Amino acid sequence: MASFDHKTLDAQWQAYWERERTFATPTDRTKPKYYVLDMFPYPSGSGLHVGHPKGYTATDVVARAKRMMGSNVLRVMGWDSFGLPAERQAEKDNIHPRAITARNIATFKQQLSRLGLSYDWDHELATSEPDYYKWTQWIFLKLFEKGLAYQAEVAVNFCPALGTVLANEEVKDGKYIETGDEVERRMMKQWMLRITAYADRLIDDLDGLDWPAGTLAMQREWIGRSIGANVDFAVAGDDAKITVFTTRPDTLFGGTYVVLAPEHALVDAITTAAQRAAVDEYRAAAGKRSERDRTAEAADAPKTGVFTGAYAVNPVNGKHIPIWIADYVLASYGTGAVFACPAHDERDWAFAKKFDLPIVEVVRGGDVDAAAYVGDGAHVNSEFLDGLDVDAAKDKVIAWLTERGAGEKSVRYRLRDWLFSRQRYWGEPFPTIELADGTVKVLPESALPVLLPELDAYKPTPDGRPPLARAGDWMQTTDPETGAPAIRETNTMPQWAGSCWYYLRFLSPHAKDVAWDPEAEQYWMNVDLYVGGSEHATLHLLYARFWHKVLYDCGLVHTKEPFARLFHQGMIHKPSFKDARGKYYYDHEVEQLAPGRWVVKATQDAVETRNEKMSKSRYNVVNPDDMCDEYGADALRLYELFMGPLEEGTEWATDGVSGCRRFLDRAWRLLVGDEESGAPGKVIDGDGDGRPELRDVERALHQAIKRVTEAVDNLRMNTAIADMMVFVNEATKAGGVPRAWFAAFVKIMSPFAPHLGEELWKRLGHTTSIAYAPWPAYDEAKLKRDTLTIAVQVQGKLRGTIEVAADAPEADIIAAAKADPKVAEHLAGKAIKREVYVKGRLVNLVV
RNA sequence: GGACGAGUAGCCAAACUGGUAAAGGCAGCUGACUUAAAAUCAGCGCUCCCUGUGGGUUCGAGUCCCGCCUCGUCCA
Repeated sequence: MASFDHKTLDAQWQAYWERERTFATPTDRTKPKYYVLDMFPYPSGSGLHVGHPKGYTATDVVARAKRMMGSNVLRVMGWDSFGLPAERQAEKDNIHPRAITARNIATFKQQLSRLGLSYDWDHELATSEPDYYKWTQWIFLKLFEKGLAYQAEVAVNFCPALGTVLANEEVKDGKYIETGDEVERRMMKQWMLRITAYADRLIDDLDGLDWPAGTLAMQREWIGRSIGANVDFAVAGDDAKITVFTTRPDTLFGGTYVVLAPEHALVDAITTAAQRAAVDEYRAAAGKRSERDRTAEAADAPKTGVFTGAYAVNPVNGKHIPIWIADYVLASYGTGAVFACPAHDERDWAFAKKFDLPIVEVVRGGDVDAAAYVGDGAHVNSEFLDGLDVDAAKDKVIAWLTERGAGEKSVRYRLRDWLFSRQRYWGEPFPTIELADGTVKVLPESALPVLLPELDAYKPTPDGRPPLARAGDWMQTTDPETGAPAIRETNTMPQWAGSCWYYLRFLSPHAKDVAWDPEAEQYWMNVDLYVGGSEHATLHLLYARFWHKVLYDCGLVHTKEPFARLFHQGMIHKPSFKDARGKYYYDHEVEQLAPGRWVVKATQDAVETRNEKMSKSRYNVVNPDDMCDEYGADALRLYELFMGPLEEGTEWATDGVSGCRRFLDRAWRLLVGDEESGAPGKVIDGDGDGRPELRDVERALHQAIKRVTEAVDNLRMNTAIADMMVFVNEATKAGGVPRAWFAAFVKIMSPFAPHLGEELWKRLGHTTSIAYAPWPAYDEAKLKRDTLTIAVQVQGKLRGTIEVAADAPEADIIAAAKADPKVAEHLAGKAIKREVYVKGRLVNLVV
């Protein structure tokens, strides 16, 4: 056969790796370690599509190459297996979520195993296993002990359709981001985690991380630290004082009015009789608008507000300025009150223009009559701040206020505490009980795990309590310390909980008495390379970092940050076909009539085509199983990485897989030849010395080794694969390939195409796996050419090229350039003003 | 509305700190082999004053700067 039989090879080598335990996690501690981690998946019911393995393949190439380079590699996979979809499915089919989850995991694992990924499956874990969630509960005890877990009656986002509470981050435009179900505000008693206590460290420790710049920025923005000051304004003719929070205390001299949130506690007390009616009317209207609507307004959106009739005293200059209420100021942010400096704040400027309030410039640099100036500049009209820039003026005015007891430095965050309860069944039960007197206490470690009870249904109770309230016997318990009757918590933890620390459990997933083995933690942490989608840029990564820091404070981990390097793989897109009613069709159900005109074959109804993220609901998925059947795992792996840069989204093209398959076939034929016709391969004995016709092959080999070696670090896999293709093309054209060169090529190819790699390695006469064969080195000298082609430009335009010896001196090259007939033509009759020579590349003659 | 990124051949893409634009793959074309086709092998670049568009800096710009258009992601 002119090509290899991928079905046999894939199965045979996968069986070999399993039998030989090739990828067992090393236990020696003598070699450098490398912990490469994929974001583990939620095992959904729809199985994998070709978008999932993109990141997994990239990390597998890194893992396999690092082993060959002499590192101990930790490479593991598991399941984020608690979650709502399984619970819903369970409700619908009346099957236990555990059974649904087990079935989904089996499908995922089966699909993944066909790709030949070098996971140590002995380290597999699932967050929904009692062995695992026992320790999730244990970490909750730590959080509680540190005062970081508390219960509070809070306004929560309640989703009636799901019967549960959602985190702020899961709600957008009043709807659950996953399903679009309506969400409403309700007061409920909930577990909260005090992530805000770690806000500063969560920002400051980002500095040392090798993460995508965009993700770092999003984390900073999410935490939203603003440094400013609280400033006290006395109310004229009253004992009351208004404390405002501002990030621009330096502009206090430009403050021309004060604005309170309509809900501010002082509004009633200070409103004058004359303004009472207008204020009351405005407050009633504001109460109906959502916080989102109130803050989302751009600077040019219409501003509303009402004067209270009262005046505040500006602490820096004693001036009396009017007090307004306006709904763009929120009671829940800062102090619910701001002072307005319209000259240097866009919202204040728009408000002042509308209500004809004075605008006083205090920072030079713009035209404050035309627009607010928010940039830096020298202060004016500001007495003791005059001449200072913004930063210096802030420091000085804060010191001045502090001295007089009129204000102090203050830091605010956008980040809120983490709402940590869900009214669901398929999640971790809280290890807490409530006693008859209402006190809540955590259970001792010896009482863990608190197992999920068996239920006959997974819906909330008819009176709206969480599903766990159906388990009456389970709920009724006793305090293990006193024997007093107690009631268990019926909320469960959110899905984020399990993924907050799985990278630690992976170190020693079978440990019985500890969450992880400290010795293993000392050796393997932190994660050297973490790869996953950018959709987790804020939530998962922020929550995991928070827990990690708490564990660090408990002395349980030795690194401040869990993930040293982070990389986001791009999404894979594919055209989808949707008719006017919004129904999707498979690509085999539609046909193209003309460019851009698609119809359903059966009905001839027009469909709209769009490149969309691959998903089962859009009917545009490609199943990796089909690719493995038709082209083999190696061709699929190669194509996943060859498509384009790893971080970019690209369009799937199954034809591209066949191109990668052709490359593998050509590599195969170099050694094996055509078994059917008996045509021999090209691999020859000897080292290639004295064969000048093989220099191109040798150079291509060293180039490929170099690029693949670099790709392991910078993850630029697509160009490395192109260079391996160049080597195979050169070798195919040449008279032969020395055996040692071909062996080196097989080594660098094997992380990408491990099944073929093992097979060719064996056929080269080796009896052990290529997985630990030493990585080949490249020789810079072998990359060089004997002669160089130099471009010759006249006035920056290409006029000819010359061939020169690689070691020719500059003067000779320039002389040769001038002598080139086409160049001479353009030089005729002109004086050369300047000669530019770029070493080894070009000559530019300026006339 | 703001921030960031991108726009290169029919398609996906490459080009190090500015230095011969288009490596590699797909599709296409020619030839060899074949009764024929597929596969394979050998070869071909359709763009051609040219990297979305208009300017600028420079001996030299896909790359740097400014404006505009389009698309994407995130934030509001």
